[in-house]
Amino acid sequence: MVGFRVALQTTTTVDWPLHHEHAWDLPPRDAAAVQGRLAGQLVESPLPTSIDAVAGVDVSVCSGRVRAAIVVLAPDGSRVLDHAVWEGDVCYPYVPGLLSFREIPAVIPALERLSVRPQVVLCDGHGRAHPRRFGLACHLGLLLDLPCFGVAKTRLVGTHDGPGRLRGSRSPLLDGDELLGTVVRTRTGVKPVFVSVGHRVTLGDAIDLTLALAPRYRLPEPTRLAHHVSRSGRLPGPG
DNA sequence: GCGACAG
DNA sequence: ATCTTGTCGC
Repeated sequence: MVGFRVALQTTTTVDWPLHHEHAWDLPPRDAAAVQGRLAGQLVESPLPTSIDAVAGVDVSVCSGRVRAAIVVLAPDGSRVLDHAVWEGDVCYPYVPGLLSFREIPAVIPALERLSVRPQVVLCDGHGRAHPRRFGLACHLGLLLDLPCFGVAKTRLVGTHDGPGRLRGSRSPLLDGDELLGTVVRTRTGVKPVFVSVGHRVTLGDAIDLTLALAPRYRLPEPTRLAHHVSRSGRLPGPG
């Protein structure tokens, strides 16, 4: 009887120690100052060689309510390993450049409902491709001290040429000489996505993983599924 | 003053 | 993001 219990997955939730603390209800001026201070702590390094779970994060808003969704997949995107949702009141307005202050307070409680711990997190938004080089993916990655990067659907800052029409084509996202990220075509003939580093990952690894996780759709599976869950409340498909 | 502006 | 109908193409 004991041996049977031990063989099962006994973990019901994942513990998420936060690696820094600061107020979230800050006026825009102060929030921007926090971003500028934390940006100096970001680390750019290769992804771990052993990855068995990747997570996608997304947040949707409806009638003053915010719903955060996390979907955890196998590293090749083949299987859904876990998912979680958290809903609450909207407590911060949308301000370009301050998206993390609106979304992270909802993402954290959703993450705490997971029973599988991901080694990498994909965000629906930018990382370093941000006015102060501290987008949502940077903030979440640093807070969790976990590899994290952004895959955004539209540009926030920077300039770029149009990448080739074929899937896999890419073009640098620049601010003068500074490389902010890469515009990546995940589907032939379809509008590209904007990949940028968040924390503890290299741009090359982020691009490779993005393409590996987006074999069929424009958005990588983790983010695409998280988006579906945040809007509908459940995973797509039969069931 | 005017245009831009992740989700 | 959200508000909304039909439509073109694989």
